[in-house]
Amino acid sequence: MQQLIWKSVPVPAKEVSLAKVLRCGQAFRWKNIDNVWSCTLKGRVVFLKQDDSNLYYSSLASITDQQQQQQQQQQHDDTLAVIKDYLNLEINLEKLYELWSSKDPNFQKKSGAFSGIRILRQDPWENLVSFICSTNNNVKRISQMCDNLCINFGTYITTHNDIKYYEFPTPQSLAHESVEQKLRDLSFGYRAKYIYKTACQITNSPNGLADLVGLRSLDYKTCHTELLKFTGVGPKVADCVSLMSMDKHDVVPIDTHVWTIAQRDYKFKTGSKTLNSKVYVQTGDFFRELWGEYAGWAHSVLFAADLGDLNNGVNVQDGKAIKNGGNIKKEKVKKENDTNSDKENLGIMQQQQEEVIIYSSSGRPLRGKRKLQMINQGVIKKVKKE
DNA sequence: TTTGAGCCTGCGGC
DNA sequence: AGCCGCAGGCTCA
Repeated sequence: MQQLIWKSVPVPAKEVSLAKVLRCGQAFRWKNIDNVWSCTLKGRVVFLKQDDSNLYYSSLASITDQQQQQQQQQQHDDTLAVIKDYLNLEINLEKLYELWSSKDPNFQKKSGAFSGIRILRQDPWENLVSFICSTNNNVKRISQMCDNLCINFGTYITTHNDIKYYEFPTPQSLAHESVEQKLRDLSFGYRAKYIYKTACQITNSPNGLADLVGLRSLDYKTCHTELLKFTGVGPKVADCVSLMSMDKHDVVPIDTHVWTIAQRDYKFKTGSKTLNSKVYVQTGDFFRELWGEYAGWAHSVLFAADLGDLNNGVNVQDGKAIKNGGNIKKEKVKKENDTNSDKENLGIMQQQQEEVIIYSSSGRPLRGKRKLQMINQGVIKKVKKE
C-alpha cells in the first residue's frame, strides 16, 4: 500500500468540522476510515484529517498521472488549492456565526454544538446529478447511488486501503441510450431517465460542461432558471445546486424539513397547508431577510442541528454531555460497512437481475437487495424476462 | 396558473 | 408474513 505523505495547513476546527460538513447531506461520496476522510476530486484521491488548529491533507494521483509526472521532472501539486477552493476556506465562518447569532436568537441557541458547518464549493456537474438522485430519498441511499455511478461509469484512479477510487462520471459517459436501463437495474428508479437526459442536455450544449460551470458568474435568477431546464430538476434541486456549487450563498433551498423549521421555530405563517411554489419563494425570502447575504450557509447549520437532535437524544439517555459524541462516529463506521457490503453484492445483483424477474406474493416485482435475499433463500417463483 | 396523482426503492411500523 | 406509508421532489395532465 502506498504511504501517504501528509502536509498541514493552519485551519481552526471552528472554521470547518470535516465530520459535520462531509456528512450533513451536501456531498455524498466521502469515506471515513480511521478518522481519515477520502474522496476523488479533480482526478486524484484527496485525503483529509484535522485537529483543533490544523487541517492535514494528502493525495494520490492516478497511475497514468504518476507516470506522466515522473516523466516531467517538475510536478506541480495543486492539491492544496483544490482543497481550499472545495472547502470555501477564504470565507470566515466564525464571524458569520457571530453575525447570525446577533440577528437571530434561535440561531444562537441552536448553533452551539454545531460549529464548523460551512457550505462546500462543489463541482457543478456532480452536485447537479447528486441532487437529481436526492428526490424522495435519504442520505444513505443517495450515497450508494453516487458510489454506483462512479463504480459503473467513472474512471478508475487508484486503490488505497482496499478501496477502489473512481472519478465521478463525465456527462459523456452517461449520455448513451443504454444508460437509463442500466441505472434502473442499479435501483435508481425513475431518476434513471432524469440522469440520462440531463447528461444528454449537457453534451448537446454548445460548450458542454463549460456552459454549466458558466452559471457561476451569472445572477441567481438566471442561474436558477437555467438549472430548471434540466430534466428532473425542480426549484429545490436548482437551489441546492445554486447554493452548493454556483456561489449563490444567500439561497435557502426549501424542502419539507426546512419548511417545518420555519413554521415551528420561527412561527412563520403562510396560510397554506402545502409547500406550493408561492410558499416556497416566501419562505426563502423570509430566511434571506433574517440572515442576510450568507443565508444559505446559516440554513445548513440549523438543518444539521435539527437532524442532530436525534443523536443528542441518545446522548442524554446515556447521561452524557452533548458534544459531537462517539455515537455519531459509530453510526458512520456502520454506514461505511453497509456501503462496502453493498458494493460486493453489486456484481451478483446485476447478473441475476438480467436473467429473471421475481415477484412478491403481492405481485410486485422485487429488486435490489430484497430480490437478492429471495434468490439466496431459493423460495421464490422465477419468471423469464422477455 | 395551480393542484394532485404517480413515480422507484428501501425501510420501519404494524 | 406481507402490506402500508413515507423519505430532504419532479413531471405531467
